[in-house]
Amino acid sequence: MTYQYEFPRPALTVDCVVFGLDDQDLKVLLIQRDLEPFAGKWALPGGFVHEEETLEEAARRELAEETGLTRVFLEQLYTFGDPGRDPRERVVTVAYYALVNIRDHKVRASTDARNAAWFAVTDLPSLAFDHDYILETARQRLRGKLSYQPIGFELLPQKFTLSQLQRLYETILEKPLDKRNFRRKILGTSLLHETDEIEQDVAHRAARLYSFDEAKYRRLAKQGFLFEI
Amino acid sequence: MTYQYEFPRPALTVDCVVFGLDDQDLKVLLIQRDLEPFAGKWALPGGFVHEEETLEEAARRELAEETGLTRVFLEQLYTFGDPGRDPRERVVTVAYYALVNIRDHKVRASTDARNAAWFAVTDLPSLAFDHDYILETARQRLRGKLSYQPIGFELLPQKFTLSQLQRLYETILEKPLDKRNFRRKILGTSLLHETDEIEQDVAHRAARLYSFDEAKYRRLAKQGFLFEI
DNA sequence: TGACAAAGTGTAATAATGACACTATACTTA
DNA sequence: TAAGTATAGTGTCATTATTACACTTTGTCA
Repeated sequence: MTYQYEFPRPALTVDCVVFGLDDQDLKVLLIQRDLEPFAGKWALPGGFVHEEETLEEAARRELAEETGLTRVFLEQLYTFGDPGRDPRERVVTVAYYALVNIRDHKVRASTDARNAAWFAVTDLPSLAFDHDYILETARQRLRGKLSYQPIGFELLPQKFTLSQLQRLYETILEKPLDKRNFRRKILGTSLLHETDEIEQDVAHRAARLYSFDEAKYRRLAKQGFLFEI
Repeated sequence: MTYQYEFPRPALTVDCVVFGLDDQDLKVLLIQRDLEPFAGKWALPGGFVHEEETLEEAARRELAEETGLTRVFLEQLYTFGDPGRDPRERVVTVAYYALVNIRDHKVRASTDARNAAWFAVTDLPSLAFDHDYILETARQRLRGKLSYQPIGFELLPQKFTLSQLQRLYETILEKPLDKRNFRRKILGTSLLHETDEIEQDVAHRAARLYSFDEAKYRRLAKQGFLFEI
């Protein structure tokens, strides 16, 4: 069976830039292509949009199929559609970016037997299609967004230390921050809840653990407040 | 001749939210549909993406064809693709928003004989498809963007008074601003060039005209500075 | 028990913001 | 031609936010 149209139609795909954080680096999840074009090259997870799903549903489905990730923070990034970005035919892709906590979200060997692996954003292979460009766009968006919306928490475990949070900001913004000023600012938002737990198994004084008060954030966000670091 | 594909493909369109400013209001340019569905209803200008053009080129072409506008500030907004947003079949649309100066850019009667008209955003008719929602998304983006990027100048004539600029900010941000604080802030960016001209034909003291120093803005933007009102 | 590694804490100088009201200028009209 | 009117243009002070900066505390490990 085939589908016929009066005018040519570009194919429509979604691609996901999945950011994760380990102790050192901001990382991105890539999959290795097994088919031409670009067979063997690393690429963003993604695929065709099905007939009866929203664009976001398509992104979540592809992410689950190719990497096993579910229930992640996901937001539309930008739509890339230059003719020629795919050598076979015209393909327009709606790119999303996702933030996940690497520890909680184990990436399983992909269902369709493709390799999936985390790469530090500072040490990326060259990617298939225009995925380098999409990835760079996502990094910029993340940097911009982090400065005025508390999205970074998605990258950390549910309970985290202030030092971890500061490292996250420093990693994404690519600049060092003053410890005391950072703490004053971030605690000043009163979006953090101080738990009565401390870090375990560290070879030095253990830090207090905090959690992000998402309910409070949503309440404040509704009233149109501004968060800024 | 028809085009055949193995899987169904959504149609791909672009739509433009064109903002303009007159003395009183923020306005949006709409066109009246002459075909079903929604014949007679007002809608955003837009149309199908052709085979050999980029998405932005498609948006500019449609804008020119339907409204006569060319050389406007144009930026991608968001991609809307829920199944069912078009009652006929699946249509995914990449929305753009444009900023134009109403006086300089005369909207001509559209080539395909459809009505085109400016509507105050505070007094809009109900629109075809999900265009109300797209328009609301564009308003939010404009509000957000205006606060930290000097895009407002696109809406004014090349030379303008500080009061006009302040009215623009007040209109878009939907809140009054203090005259002296506004002037201090905006002049403090040193992105305005004080011309040696003044307003003409006003029934009161004439204000000095300023122009936006775009070259300087681009220089600063490259160095990653932040503009904020 | 001493060395270590990171946690945790305060202050003072400077800069940015917000609130606030009058004078100057140019045209209009009586 | 003087009074009226409509908008332009201007400065200060109190408050708040930001920046720069260094030592003590706590727990682990050798």
